Amino acid sequence: MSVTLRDVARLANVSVKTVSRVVNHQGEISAATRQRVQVAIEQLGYHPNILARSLVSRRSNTLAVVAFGLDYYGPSHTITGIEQKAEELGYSLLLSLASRPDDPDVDSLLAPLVARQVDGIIWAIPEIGDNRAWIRCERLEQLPPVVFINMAPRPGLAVVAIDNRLGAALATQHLIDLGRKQIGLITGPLDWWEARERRAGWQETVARAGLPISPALVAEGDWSAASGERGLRALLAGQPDLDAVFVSNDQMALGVLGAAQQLGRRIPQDLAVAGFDNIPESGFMCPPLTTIFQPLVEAGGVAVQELQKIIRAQQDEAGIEFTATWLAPELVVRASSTAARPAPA
Amino acid sequence: MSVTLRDVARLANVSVKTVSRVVNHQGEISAATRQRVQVAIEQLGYHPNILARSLVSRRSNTLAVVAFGLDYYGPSHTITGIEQKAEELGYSLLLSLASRPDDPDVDSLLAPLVARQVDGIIWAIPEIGDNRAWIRCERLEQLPPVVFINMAPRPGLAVVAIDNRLGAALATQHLIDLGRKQIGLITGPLDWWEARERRAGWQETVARAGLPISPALVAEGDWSAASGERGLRALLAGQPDLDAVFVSNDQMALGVLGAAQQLGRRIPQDLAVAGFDNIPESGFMCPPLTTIFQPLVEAGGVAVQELQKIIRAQQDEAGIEFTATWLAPELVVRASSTAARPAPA
DNA sequence: TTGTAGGCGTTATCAA
DNA sequence: TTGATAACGCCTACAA
Repeated sequence: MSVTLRDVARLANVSVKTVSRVVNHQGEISAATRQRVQVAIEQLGYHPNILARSLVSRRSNTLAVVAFGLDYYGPSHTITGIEQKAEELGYSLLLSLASRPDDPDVDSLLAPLVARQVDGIIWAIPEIGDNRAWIRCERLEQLPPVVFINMAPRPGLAVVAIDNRLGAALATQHLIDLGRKQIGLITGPLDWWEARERRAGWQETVARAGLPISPALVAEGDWSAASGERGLRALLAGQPDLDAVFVSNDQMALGVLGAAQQLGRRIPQDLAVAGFDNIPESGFMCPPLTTIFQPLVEAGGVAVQELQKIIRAQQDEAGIEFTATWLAPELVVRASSTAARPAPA
Repeated sequence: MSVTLRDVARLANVSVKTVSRVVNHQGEISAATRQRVQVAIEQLGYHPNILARSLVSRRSNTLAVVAFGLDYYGPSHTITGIEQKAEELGYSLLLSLASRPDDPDVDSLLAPLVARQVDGIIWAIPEIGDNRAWIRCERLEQLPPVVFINMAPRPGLAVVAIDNRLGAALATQHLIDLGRKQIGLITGPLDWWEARERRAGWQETVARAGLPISPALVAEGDWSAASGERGLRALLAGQPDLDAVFVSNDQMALGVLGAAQQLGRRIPQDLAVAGFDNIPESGFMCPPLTTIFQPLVEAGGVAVQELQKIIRAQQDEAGIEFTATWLAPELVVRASSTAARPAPA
């Protein structure tokens, strides 16, 4: 069925090893021999069997990514970045999705990856509750190198994270700079690390400006537009003089815009709104949404690069340095915090 | 470093093959022996090396998915469905993303997958222009079984597709049932098969209702919200009495809603709008968008099932039947085609 | 510059 | 019920 090195060798009348050398561009080969071999390869349609190669070389040139919620904006962009960089660096990518993020069955997620001898793993499940409890030294030692995306940095772990706190601070400071005094917050689910970070960025910034902070200024959402709607209603019920709100993602912000319209609050005149994510829809909401751009694709790429570093260091028996890499988000200003709503023509 | 069958065999004082039998639950083994072996496995922390297994068994238990635009709504949902079903059936999933959809370098996309001995491939790159030209019998014979997602069915190919034409017809008929007479269309890029199918569904339905069809009723977009905005402006310029428009995806529909507001057309009173996709945002646009739900996750799952069928048939040397599977989308009615805009409180 | 021998970790064939 | 031995396809010594 499949063509092997041996077949090529036989046809080219050389040894198996010679063909191997030609295929892998290693060692010195006479032009004539190389020519013969290459003709034979062409003729037979030979393709190396990577499985066999991996078995003996003990490297699969394969990375694995373990993620959750590929159907959401963040994960799909991160994984796009991971795939691009992996491909660029010559790795194949094994994709594994957890069915639940809060308490994934870590062992049955990891076992197939380890059994397939992946060279490294990117853990891209959001940090929720204590779903990081499985991370212990003894456990990690039994695994290939792991890089974690979007979790709280820990010594001894390689982490790549968006600076959510900074992003929230940028958005909040922008609202403050507009002269707003009662700055509300709609959070994500607070068992999510990212949601807590965004809250912290809001809180620090509001406090630094000497503006009030009270429970009535905070509502917890679940990332969905519906929860954003509910959140704004709750905030306005408890704090009728609210004049700005930082919403922890764009989907919830969309719900906020809808609720504001239903409640007769003009945006941005009565209420300035800033979101988080910069989803493609955000520029076309009514009004267009001020928000925070996250370099998610870049984060995925950086994670792969870090992973490769560790893999190489391990091969060279060099000392491995586990670092936390922070990536900075950026403010995108649109009409929901600045201009009046465009007048009907 | 790694624990092998041989290590276990030595410790349990049995042969390698016996351990293999225990691991794979095959053959008859005495309870005592099995016990001894299992203890040894536990003790050493043995895990089978799937690469080695695949090498000899000539099956990798791995599927590959080749896709484009994972950062968009459709692909990310389809792949979610593929991954779920693959995991359910015991396959690992290799993810490969094309950097461009129109003229992907098919060979360099496929080569690594074939070299990794994947058992099957799911081709999920949208059909654009003649980017299906590579599909020839001789080519396919050199590949493991392939299932194609969202392309025009062809004899001899396994295809799983959403019935885009039906979806467009559902939306268009809904607009007609509302009594609208001038039904416009904003298409996707017309070198996309899906875009043409949606146009065909609109056209057939409008024609069947005896309503007018003219070039002035059609504008071509590029799936983006910005192009939806431009599209509506163009339509209204050429057809001022337009009273309904079927927009070929929700992002463009979002642009249409914005443009309508700027142009002073009330939705749905002056202009009824229907989209396609049912993205999570669509229920929270102003007004909420009538649209078409596509069973994308299901499509991914069905593709994997079809692939498994073919793989099994091939192993059993049974006759392989290549079929086209159509999945039906559903109409989701919201305020953009029915109710008045909610009045400010 | 080229070839030979051995092994990577597993499964399959046959015989015991 | 169990075990020796030979593949699977490739690569790394070492030798020629």
